[in-house]
Amino acid sequence: MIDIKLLHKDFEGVAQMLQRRKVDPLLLEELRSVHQVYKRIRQELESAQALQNEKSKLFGIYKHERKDVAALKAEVDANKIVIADKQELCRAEEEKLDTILSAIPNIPDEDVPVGADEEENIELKRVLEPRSFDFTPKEHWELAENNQWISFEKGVKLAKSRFSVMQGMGAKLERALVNFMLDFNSERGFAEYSLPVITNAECLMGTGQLPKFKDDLYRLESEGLYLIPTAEVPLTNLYQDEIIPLDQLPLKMTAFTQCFRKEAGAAGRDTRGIIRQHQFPKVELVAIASPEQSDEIFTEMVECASDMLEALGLPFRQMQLCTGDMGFSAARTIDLEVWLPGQGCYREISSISNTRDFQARRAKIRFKDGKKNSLVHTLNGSSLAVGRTIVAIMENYQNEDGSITIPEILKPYL
RNA sequence: GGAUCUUUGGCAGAGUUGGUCGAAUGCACCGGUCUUGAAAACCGGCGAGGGUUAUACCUCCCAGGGUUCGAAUCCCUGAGGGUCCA
Repeated sequence: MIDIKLLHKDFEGVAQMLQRRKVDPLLLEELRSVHQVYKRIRQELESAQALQNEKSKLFGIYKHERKDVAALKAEVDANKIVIADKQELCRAEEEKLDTILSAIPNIPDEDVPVGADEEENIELKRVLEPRSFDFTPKEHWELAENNQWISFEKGVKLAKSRFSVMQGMGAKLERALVNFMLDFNSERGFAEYSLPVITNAECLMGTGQLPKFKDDLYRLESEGLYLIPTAEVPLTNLYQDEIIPLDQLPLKMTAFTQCFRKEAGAAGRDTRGIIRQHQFPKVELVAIASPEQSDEIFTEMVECASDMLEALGLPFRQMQLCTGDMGFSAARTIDLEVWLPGQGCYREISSISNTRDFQARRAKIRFKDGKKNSLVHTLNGSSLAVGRTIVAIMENYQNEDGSITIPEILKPYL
């Protein structure tokens, strides 16, 4: 949620920055006027309430003095109706406000490149030279079937398309990777958690998945709860509605969870293999930081995920996302794209974002700095999607006979 | 699943014959005096959100509804926790 006070203070500036994200200035204009109406009605409501409080106190006094209260009661009864009216109006305006506010994405950082889509992302650097093959490298689904690491049919049999079953060495590799990643992150000061993969609507509101992206979420109808699309949701919401002493910041956390997405907008894309699944394992990084710390922590998180790829010997590049490709809550995002020789291209394997105070405002995560409370900055990043890491290992470590070499660094985990 | 009790500020814990209670007290915390420094002692401050230049003022005592001129206090529903019975 953006800062509505900032909108009043610097309308042109906010409108200009949000236009980079294709937010119609007319919507902001509407937001501003709805908020003004809301404030006006609320003031009227509050003065009616003040009157009511004042008169009600008189009752006690009158009674004590055995005075007649009939006139007072009539007055107060009339005012009661006014209050109820204003309250109704107020609620309606508030609802309008909320609807608009929850549709507006975060303001991008000043230096985020302006662009329409992923074509305009900027490559920051490449790490590790892709290996050259003296045979035609295969794609991961072919390797997966040859080695019987993954069964796509069994996944469909158990659930439906975009589900798969890891088996044998594939299953072991997945387990090894999870342990490797969690250890790696722990060593860098990220505290490990094991979390519910089902959360309530408040959590999803807090991190910005609801209400705008409800179509991509699995909902448990009978309970009114949701399967998480990423561990960012429960990790960030651990501190929902809390005030954290400044000396406890930054909070650095990591967790492994399964993630669940309907992939509503992705019909027909990546239908083969395990690049895009409805359920997928992921190790996540989340940090809660003061505004002063947040840039430094962001860099730390990018490095953490990058170094992990390097440790696994997987060539990758860092991409600074342009305004058109960033997620709803992000102010800045760097994606890590791993080289897939089978596909002959770089594919996203990690995405690290600083949401600044955008999530913190909704989730009410604050820190105490001396006397006053301020909003924290929240950051999140995949410390690699596990499934895609397996894909990358398969394709980069494949041999001519179709077998796959296990990266040295994972051997202790197998 | 049934019965019963319970849910208050960072924590502990008063307040439940409805009125001046956003809320005693203790601890924790912050500032000060004292001290070479620290501890102890003493003095002062100390819930959150909105609003205001700042006050005033409004809202919040698990959540949502209701009774009442007026509710932390009474009633209903739901959620969490405890105990007992199945």
